[in-house]
This record gives sequence, structure tokens and C-alpha cells, in this order.
Amino acid sequence: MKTWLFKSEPSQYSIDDLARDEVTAWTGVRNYQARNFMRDDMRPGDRGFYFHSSCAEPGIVGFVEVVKRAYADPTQFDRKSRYYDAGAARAAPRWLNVDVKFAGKTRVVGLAELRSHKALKAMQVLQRGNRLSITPVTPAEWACIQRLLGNA
DNA sequence: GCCAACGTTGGC
DNA sequence: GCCAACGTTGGC
Repeated sequence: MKTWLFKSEPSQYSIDDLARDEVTAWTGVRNYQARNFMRDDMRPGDRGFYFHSSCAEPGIVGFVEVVKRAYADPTQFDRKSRYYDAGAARAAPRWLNVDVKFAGKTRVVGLAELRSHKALKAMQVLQRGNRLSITPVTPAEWACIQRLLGNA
């Protein structure tokens, strides 16, 4: 079981949207590194933090669980989608997505709080210039944040 | 709205 | 294959 952080803009798709839908296809990833994480390393049963970005209170707001391995992202073939990719062929899909399931809300653990813990100093989402929408979370980072949330 | 950081594109 | 230009992200 690996652990991850999934970033999403709440104005696009928030933790409450996921709580309502229960399961969602994590489509729209158009970054090769993030795609490779899903394709090569993510498996059903993996856990993740749900992180709100580009909003008033950026931070961790909940948990998700990966429930389906990466498969071809249908939005790359949809001309009407903002994620349409003219360079993607059905026979050789360029973009993939996993399915994730809602696994609970947390209080907002904001960036300042995350940065205040030495154990999280190297956490990818906290690095300057970080733009990856999916990042791996180390076991130590995962445990530290669980403690912050009173879950350990 | 600003600006730093980064990925991608395309001319050469 | 280099690298400048450009577009996007995202915290503040």
C-alpha cells in the first residue's frame, strides 16, 4: 500500500463533491510525471490525502482510496472537453486516470501548519514551485499527518 | 492581481 | 538537441 496526495481546485471538484459522488474518475491529468505515478505505482488499496489548492484555505481536507487501476482517460478523446488532446490516439492513449473513492473528511490542515512540522519539511507539495497534481507521500509524512489529525 | 517556478513548444 | 518564448499553476 502506497500513500499519495491528490490536489484539486475546490471550484472545479471539491472534497464535498467527492463525498456526494462516493467514487470519481480522476480524469484531466495532463502532466507526464503525474500520469506515470498513476500508471506505474498506483494500485487499488492505496490511500491518499485530498488537498484543496488555488483557494482561500489551501490544505489537506480529507482522505481518498484508489479503487481502480489506471486506464485510458476518456476526456482526451472528447472534443468538447477542456482536456481534449488532438494528439492522443485511441489505439495509443496518451493520458490515464485511476478511480478514487471518498474515505472521509478532515479538518483543514493548512500549508502553514504543515510547514511547521520538521517531519514534513521535504514533503513535495510544500516545495516551492511545486505544480504536480499527484505526489507520493512517504510513510513518515503520512504518519506525521495522521498524528496531527489525532488518528494515531 | 502579482510573480516565481515550471513544463511544453517550436525555430534553428 | 539547444534554448528562448510562452502558457499555466498556485501561493500570497
